[in-house]
Amino acid sequence: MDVLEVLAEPARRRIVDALLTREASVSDLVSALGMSQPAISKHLRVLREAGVVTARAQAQQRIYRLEPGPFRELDAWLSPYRKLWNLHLDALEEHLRQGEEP
Amino acid sequence: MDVLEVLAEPARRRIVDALLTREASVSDLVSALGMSQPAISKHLRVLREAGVVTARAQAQQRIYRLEPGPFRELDAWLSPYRKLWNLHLDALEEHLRQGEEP
DNA sequence: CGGTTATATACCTGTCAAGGCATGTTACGG
DNA sequence: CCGTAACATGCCTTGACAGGTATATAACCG
Repeated sequence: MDVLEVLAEPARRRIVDALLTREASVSDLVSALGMSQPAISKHLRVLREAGVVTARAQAQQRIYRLEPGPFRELDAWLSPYRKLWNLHLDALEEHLRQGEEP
Repeated sequence: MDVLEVLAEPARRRIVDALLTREASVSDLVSALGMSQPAISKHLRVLREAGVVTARAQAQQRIYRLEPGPFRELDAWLSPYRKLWNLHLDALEEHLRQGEEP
């Protein structure tokens, strides 16, 4: 899953977090995150190519917004692992104690 | 969130995926993933320090098992973003109901 | 004990990506 | 047009990290 690698980067998670409440221009994010503008733009490019964000032009500004798709993908990837915290508490320990898995 | 960075690595995701169905020893994973044993051990170390897996000793073997905690964390981190695909559907619905095209 | 199996660690190397600076690009404003 | 504002891109350096080989450690077997 590519989304995981994209969101692994801390700066990118801060951007995504900032975009959660409202969409923002590049300079908004620059002043919000205290990073250089090229750095922000590069991260936005990565996020854009992964489909995490989309941009629309408004005057000379580019307004970036979150897209739900990749987060749904991540949710879907996580899905099989949810059985872990159902299984874990009661069943697994007894299961191991009886040892019935060849 | 540290878990994201740990699970961003493809080889580590393959390990985690292999451990989803059943626990496994190091050599099991070596033959399953076709990587060198030291490489597997290093990934397991990273996963262990992140709390994604735990190991128990059985003879000379170390049996590795998934732990639910980090996956719950990931699920919790993802939670605020779930509103995205609710908002998306709401906006779409209203947009369809108004049926406007400039 | 000595040898063997199973895993961990040390060390080295190549790769890749993040971040800074400088510069290109594009759309407005006068 | 020309200058400027808002972003994007190119180039460069540096640091982290993955993977391999060689070696240490630990438990088991004879």
